Amino acid sequence: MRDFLIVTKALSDETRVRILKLLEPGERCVCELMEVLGMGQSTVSKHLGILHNAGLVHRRKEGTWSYYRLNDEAVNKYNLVFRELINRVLNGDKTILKDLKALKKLKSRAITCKPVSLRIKALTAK
Amino acid sequence: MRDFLIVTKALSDETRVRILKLLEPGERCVCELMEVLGMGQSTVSKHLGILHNAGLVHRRKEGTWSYYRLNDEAVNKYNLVFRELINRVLNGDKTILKDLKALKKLKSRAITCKPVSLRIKALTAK
DNA sequence: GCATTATATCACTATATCGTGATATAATAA
DNA sequence: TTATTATATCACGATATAGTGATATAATGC
Repeated sequence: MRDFLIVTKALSDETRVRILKLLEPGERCVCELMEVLGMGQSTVSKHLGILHNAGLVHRRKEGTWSYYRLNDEAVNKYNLVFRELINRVLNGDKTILKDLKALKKLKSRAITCKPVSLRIKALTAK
Repeated sequence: MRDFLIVTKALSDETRVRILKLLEPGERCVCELMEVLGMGQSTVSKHLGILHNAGLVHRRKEGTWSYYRLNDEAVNKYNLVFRELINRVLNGDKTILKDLKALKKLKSRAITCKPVSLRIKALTAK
């Protein structure tokens, strides 16, 4: 029950659903999500913490950056069930489509990120 | 997105999940759920309202009674998807098992419900 | 060393939600 | 009619949550 509620609570917020759909194409750092969502760094970081706690996203640290992606491993009874559900759902949603479009535009801007070593990694990663 | 969040918010509360699982065996009135949940009438009624608004339960009025059951019709894009998910899930959960056991004991007590005409219907219904 | 950067966490306010008791509604029972 | 019943809704207090700005952390770049 506990795990179930942690996951459903994580899914019951619009910002967090937007984040999950933004992560579908692949790994993102916090600053990219901030840009697309138009929200403060602490807000985005907090939401990612909640999603991470629910086992819905995976965090990878590299230098000062944190890269988040959808999690493929079962860390509780329900995270994978809901991860698959999310994938099937909301693909035609207005907000989600707009977010993904904004994300694509950002890709060309990854070059403005620092420091240089990571800047290059960010560009070559995908 | 709106519908998705209405449904996930409905699912992200322990009391409402307990109610959904209590309705799996069949139709129940508010007073039976109050008894099992050990909560006030207004509380249970409010939760049922939220579940109904999310399309997860169906309401049938008969006399002064309201009978609730799991909803099998699509009233929005997501209610059936999540209804099926709920069915598959939490069947071994401690709280849920205890609730279902308490519900069974109640059945023999349906006779204490009034008024008489409905009392009989409640007994013969299942 | 020091400045800068990206992120996490803390302290805070505004808002939402849970559970309750009281009231309103609507049907039955006398 | 009047009393009783089951439920829905309202008003309230307590708690939880979203978003923010400030601070803490930890790594990079000089």
